[in-house]
Amino acid sequence: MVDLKSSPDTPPLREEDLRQGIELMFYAYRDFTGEPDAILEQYSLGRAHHRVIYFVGRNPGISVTELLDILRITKQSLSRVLGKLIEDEFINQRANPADRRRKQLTLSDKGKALEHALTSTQMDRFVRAYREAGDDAVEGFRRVLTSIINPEDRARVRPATIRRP
Amino acid sequence: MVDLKSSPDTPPLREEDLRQGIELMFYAYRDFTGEPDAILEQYSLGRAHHRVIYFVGRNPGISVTELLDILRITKQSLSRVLGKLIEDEFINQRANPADRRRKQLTLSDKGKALEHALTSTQMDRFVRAYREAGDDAVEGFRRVLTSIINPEDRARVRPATIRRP
DNA sequence: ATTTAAGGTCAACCATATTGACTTAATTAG
DNA sequence: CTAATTAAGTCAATATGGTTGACCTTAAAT
Repeated sequence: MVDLKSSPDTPPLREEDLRQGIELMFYAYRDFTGEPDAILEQYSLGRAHHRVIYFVGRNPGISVTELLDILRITKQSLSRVLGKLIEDEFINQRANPADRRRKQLTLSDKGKALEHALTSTQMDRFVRAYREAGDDAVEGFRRVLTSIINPEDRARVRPATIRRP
Repeated sequence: MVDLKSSPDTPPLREEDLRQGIELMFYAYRDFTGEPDAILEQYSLGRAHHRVIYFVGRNPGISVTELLDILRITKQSLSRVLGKLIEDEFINQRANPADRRRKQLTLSDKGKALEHALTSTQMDRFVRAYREAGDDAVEGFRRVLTSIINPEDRARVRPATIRRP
């Protein structure tokens, strides 16, 4: 259970504060994905394709298994999405020379261009938000959101530069 | 375009920082919805039902149109989800006496219990995260995430108590 | 009395996910 | 060398949650 009680000295964690967190997550995630979704529609792609394009762009040469581990979906589900991206030549695959069972996935130039178009809208949103909120707020945002992530997955998020060492 | 340049005095907004924001959103949202999803499965409900239960609980007496405006889905899509929740008696409806076309949606006791079970897991996650990150971080988290939301929707998120007046 | 608004419903469709069973090819362990 | 394991792919069936479009009823507003 959550502590809903007040106390005069320590500011309590009230239900209202916690619900605000929940609602911020809902609305922010909805708007955060809205612009990319609109772009994707023009290519007959969906949000699932965006996630694949993003993480392949972020981790060039990633294998299918590693991608599955990030996305937490089934192989069959990834297969349809990845298959279309390869067919449409957004993504290239080549065998890993060290282990030819593994396929190394990379973005083609076309894929890089789409990745940039999609990610730009989200980066622009963060640029505006970080400017509005200020540097200290950015550090707080990172700390809270990192703690929201399950501990075993926190290391997946690359640490940002310490802004004021 | 995003400013990727460095400068010696003002810490620049680097691409890496912005991508970290994007990835924090992805992983945090995924884990944030994971526990409720597991509970919902026991009731043969999905995430869509959770959203309806949450916002009806948060806004007792809300109308269908208002709910559609929050969720940004079609009436037909809401209808299936809401219909099941009414049939399973998680949600009650009664006509608004002032305008009998409008239905006022409220949670039944059963609905309140499920809402609590679902929301508790998310509130617990925020309690832990807020404790780990500290009060100042919480304020920063709120500021950044509020700025991520489209301006016209920011007022939907109830303002939290100022913690240190 | 007509128009508008809130709500509901039917049908078809699509995207994204699931489980389960099975195959192929390549590497690793015995 | 053989057997087991791993990476990847495939086929099939199913579920969820979304979409568009057409149409209807009831109640309120003009």
